[in-house]
Amino acid sequence: MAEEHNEHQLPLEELMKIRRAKLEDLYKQGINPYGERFERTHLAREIIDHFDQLAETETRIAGRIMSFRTHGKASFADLADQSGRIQLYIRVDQVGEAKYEQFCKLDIGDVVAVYGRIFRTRRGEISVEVYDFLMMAKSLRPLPDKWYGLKDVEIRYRQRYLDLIVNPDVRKVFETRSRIIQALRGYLLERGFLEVETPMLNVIAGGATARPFVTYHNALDMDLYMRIAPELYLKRLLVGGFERVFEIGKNFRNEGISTKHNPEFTSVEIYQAYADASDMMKLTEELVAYIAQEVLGTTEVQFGDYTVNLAPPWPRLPMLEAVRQYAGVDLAGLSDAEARAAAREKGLEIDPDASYAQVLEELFDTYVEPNLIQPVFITDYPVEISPLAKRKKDNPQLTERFEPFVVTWEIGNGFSELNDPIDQLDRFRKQVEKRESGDEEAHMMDEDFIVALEYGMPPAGGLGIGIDRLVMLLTNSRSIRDVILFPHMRPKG
RNA sequence: GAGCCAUUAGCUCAGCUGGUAGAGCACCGGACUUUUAAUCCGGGUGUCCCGCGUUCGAAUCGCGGAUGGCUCACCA
Repeated sequence: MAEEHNEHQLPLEELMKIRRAKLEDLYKQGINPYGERFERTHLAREIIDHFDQLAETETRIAGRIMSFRTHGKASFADLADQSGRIQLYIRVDQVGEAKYEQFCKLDIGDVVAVYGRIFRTRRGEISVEVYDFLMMAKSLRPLPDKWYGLKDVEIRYRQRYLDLIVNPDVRKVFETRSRIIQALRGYLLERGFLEVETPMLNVIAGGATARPFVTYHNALDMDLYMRIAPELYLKRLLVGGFERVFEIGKNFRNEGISTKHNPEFTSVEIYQAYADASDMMKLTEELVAYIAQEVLGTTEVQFGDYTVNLAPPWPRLPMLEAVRQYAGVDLAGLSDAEARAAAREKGLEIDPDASYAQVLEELFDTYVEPNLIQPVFITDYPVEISPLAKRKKDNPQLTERFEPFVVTWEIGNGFSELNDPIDQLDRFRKQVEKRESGDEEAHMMDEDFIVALEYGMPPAGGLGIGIDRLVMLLTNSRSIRDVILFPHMRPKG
């Protein structure tokens, strides 16, 4: 049975067996294949960038072997560290037969530390001639193809480390993501905003219209929700006297997965006391333009076939006006029934008891959204779908709310925060009614939040930005999975 | 949740109207002291995603399933 198994070995098993044999050899030679602390003097990039000063000097570098070109008594290899790649050169008459042979027995994927001399080859390639090297980690599995890289998206996401090793562009996206968040944080701190953290485990999942994940606390013997937004906690902080706060963090929504949706995603929410929606629009356009400038060096962004200019100011377009322009339907002053009729006339399928606001949303999604390429603020959302936003002074059916759109996506949401506890309570009650009639996404009653408002919350502007989508926009990424290191995947059956 | 498509060597991919599986890289052996997708000589290492069926015969056709991708629905 066992013998038969050996005869019909899988290629992968055979490749791994060879590497394990090399591992055993290293131990036999008294070499630890899994090394320790090593003090580097340079990264690959530094050597290449400062070759003029570094030529013929000694260096200590470390990284992963990415390829080999052996030539008998002298050989080449490429070494990759976090900064990039550099070529290694080794000669038997420099290091001796034993060391040379040990080098030639390295595998692609092995992590090594090198003592050597910086020089340029005859063909002009900046290289390090190896004087000595140490094993840092023996690699026991073969890496994906060095030329074609790794394309299987399932492996790319499930084993992101492989994707990062062999696909350099992927690394760049995540470096850019980090710089975007750094620029965002820097911009806000600079303007006196305080960075805070609020609970991810919520007794009530509030602050957004979404289905939450439910989890369970053993000691308390109760269900808890993963937060769907930090909004209601951040506004409690406004009550507490923090007048400018922001939080960067994960939200969790128990909804479908798509190229634009991951069950956990990162947002920034920003609150500024004594400001309103128009202040937050200014903040939005300036913040996004600043990030683009810092990270890309320009506010002109290429996304697919589009060139988008993020420089402020962005136009403001009321939702009703947008629907009039793009759908050719004027819903102003219509009743629910009239609105439904108008939408049906356009050929939309409309639920018989859809409200005016639902019809408006439907028309907007179908006819307006696909046209919003250049950045624009859609404003004046109906109160029915904006339960946390202040009403417009001249029209209580609408709110001082806006959503920034770019390349057809909604990248954020902001408004003048409702600070009237009585109106807020009323809005919660309406949401609870929806919930009880089966709308699992409707808001829950948050009495503690009402209590907080009853103490008095200063009027404030609030803003949320979906960071993943912002990163997609600024890295020309088509799928949210390309900007999240470990996107959600179904467990392997 | 629905529709369409995909799954073949470690990786990237061929494989015709059904005849029993191939290439490049990687890997193994050999040559080569400045190469760079090194080159040259030799070696194919496989549960063709899984199961059932049709058939003399299935990677190929049918049905069911798994996983993934895209589109739609919901949302940020």
